[in-house]
Amino acid sequence: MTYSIGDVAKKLNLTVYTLRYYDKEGLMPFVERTNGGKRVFKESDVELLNVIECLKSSGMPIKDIRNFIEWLSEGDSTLQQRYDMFVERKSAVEKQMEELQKTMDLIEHKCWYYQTALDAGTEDVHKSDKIGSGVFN
Amino acid sequence: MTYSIGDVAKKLNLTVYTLRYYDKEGLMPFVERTNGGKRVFKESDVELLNVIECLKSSGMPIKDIRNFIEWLSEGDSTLQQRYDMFVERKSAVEKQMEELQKTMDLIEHKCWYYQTALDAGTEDVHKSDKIGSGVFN
DNA sequence: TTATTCCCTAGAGTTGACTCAAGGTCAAGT
DNA sequence: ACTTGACCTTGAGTCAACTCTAGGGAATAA
Repeated sequence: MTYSIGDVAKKLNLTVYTLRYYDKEGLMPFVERTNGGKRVFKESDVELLNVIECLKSSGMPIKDIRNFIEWLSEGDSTLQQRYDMFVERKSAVEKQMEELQKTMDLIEHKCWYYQTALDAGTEDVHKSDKIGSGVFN
Repeated sequence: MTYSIGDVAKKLNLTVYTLRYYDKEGLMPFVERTNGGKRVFKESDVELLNVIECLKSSGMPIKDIRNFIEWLSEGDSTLQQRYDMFVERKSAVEKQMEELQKTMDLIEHKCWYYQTALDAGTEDVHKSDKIGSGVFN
């Protein structure tokens, strides 16, 4: 089973523009073409695009993702680099998770803050907090 | 206690350029000035900048953050909007957490994949996986 | 056979969020 | 007095990651 660029765009929720851009940036050296020059995506190409999306979500810029793609072409001699890269990505994502949890903590506090203000009809119910410990702001 | 723009930049790990940019974009209407025109940040300004950073981390664009800042100036009449905004942010962050967990799952799988490949000295140990269920790829 | 709907390339334009350069003010130290 | 360093404004520049336009090709449905 193969896919057109439009099929893949739908599957991965990207635009065809984005996919062509990725190709231009060297992220899709394994995608073959028809006689007429149309891209033909194999299952393995879609899987690799999934990994690319994963690396992007981990905060990796496209330039760095291209290095990884190049390592793939170089075979077993780059196994160590690729391993190291994923280990490094893992700790980057762990850090992001911590940050996101802090963000969540503050947002949940604000939900409570505005819920109680709405109940009271005015934000003034929190006025005294500003003199207090600061914990409840 | 008050702070100069440089103090605040250090405190929040931003550049003074960024802070001036935020000001230009309308995120800092409450910051006062000296006779000479220098910005003077109060504790409450720093706290608001913390909330701004939190909203940014939640994926909110600066334009939308400005709306929130405007609501602050409008007092109790915008309590509902502000509450709704934080509730919406909360679900946005929940979604991000889920996405990040999926990213982590794939990255951890890749760590395992490359660890075993390194142990074997070749990626070929995973060759059969491609014919299998796909679970171990 | 003609219209529609994909697909293609090269290259220009857009967006968001900074980031900096130029030219100037002001207060503190020497 | 003068130099240093931190501050100011306006406006231009940068960067990543798209996003689109123009101009064209091929296949397929009416």
